[in-house]
Amino acid sequence: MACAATPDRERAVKEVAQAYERIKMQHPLLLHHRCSGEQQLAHSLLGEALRALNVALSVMKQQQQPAAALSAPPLMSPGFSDDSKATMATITARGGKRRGSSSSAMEEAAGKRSSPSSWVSLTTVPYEDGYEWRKYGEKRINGASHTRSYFRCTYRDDTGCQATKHVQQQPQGDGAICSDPPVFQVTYNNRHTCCNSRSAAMNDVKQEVAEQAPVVLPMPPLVDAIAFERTPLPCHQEPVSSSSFPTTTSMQQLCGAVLTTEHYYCHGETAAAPSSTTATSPCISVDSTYDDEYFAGDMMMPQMAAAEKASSAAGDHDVFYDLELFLLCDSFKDYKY
DNA sequence: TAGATTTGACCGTA
DNA sequence: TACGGTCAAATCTA
Repeated sequence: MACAATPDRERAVKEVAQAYERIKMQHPLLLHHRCSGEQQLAHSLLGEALRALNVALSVMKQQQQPAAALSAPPLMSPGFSDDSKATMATITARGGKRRGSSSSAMEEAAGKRSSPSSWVSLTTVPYEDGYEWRKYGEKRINGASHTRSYFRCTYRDDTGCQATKHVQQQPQGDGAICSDPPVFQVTYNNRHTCCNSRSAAMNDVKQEVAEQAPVVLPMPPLVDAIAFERTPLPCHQEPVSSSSFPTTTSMQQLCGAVLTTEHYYCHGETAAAPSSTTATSPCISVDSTYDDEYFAGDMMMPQMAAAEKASSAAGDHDVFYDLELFLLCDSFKDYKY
């Protein structure tokens, strides 16, 4: 994929890369020490990372991406196996739904912006995305070895939320190891308008990122280097798939863990609404988040603070580690290296 | 008993 | 007409 290098894009990439490098250099400190000074340093570093990501993603968002980029095959780090590449890939998709016409018509009638109404994600944790879903159907799909499950927002009847998703387990490749977690393709349709998830804000952010065109970041080895340095990892409150990570872990496993860990954050405590949105509801307004600050530090930090509070109440849950993982993994996994 | 899940039937689209 | 998506009655479960 040829990516036109505009000054804004270069600046964005540089911002992300610098913060990323600094976190990487300091992460042993973040992981293994807990004195107050170091916590302050961790706060500072993470705050800087958030600010950089805010700038970078805001710039990326503002840039109109050529449609061709969306259909281009993902470019991955040579450090990943084919399976890992496939597992890590989160791709966006536009249209292509038979019944999409009705939902598209509803979106247009509602005056929504021209963002895609469906997008696809590959994950090992298809049921842990922070939203509450009700299963309404299951179908055997031609050519698929597993059935496809259909979900809609639990609050559809209450709020009219039109969000749906279907989950399709991917066939295991020939080289798959028995212990490899199954990979699911999750196809989301329509944005949540219910605001009933306490992690709706974070998911909106992830959703926005997923809807961005692929961006080429300049440091292919970093992500998998960090992923593999991180073993063994500290225990987590949330039953991700086990209480500790496997000795040899993949980026996708980390990403899956982060998703679930974030779930713990947001449900452990109600995060305050960012100042840029309504102050009376924990719901982050989709439109204000989208129109104002794209990935705002002041949106993340209240959740971080809430998570820290939850952590001290629940035990030695490592907030910094989890947030750092979120930054390094979840915020980057949607990009093409 | 209410809410969630299952499952066969139905419907719209290509 | 085949296929995928949704409906809704039956069933399950906490």
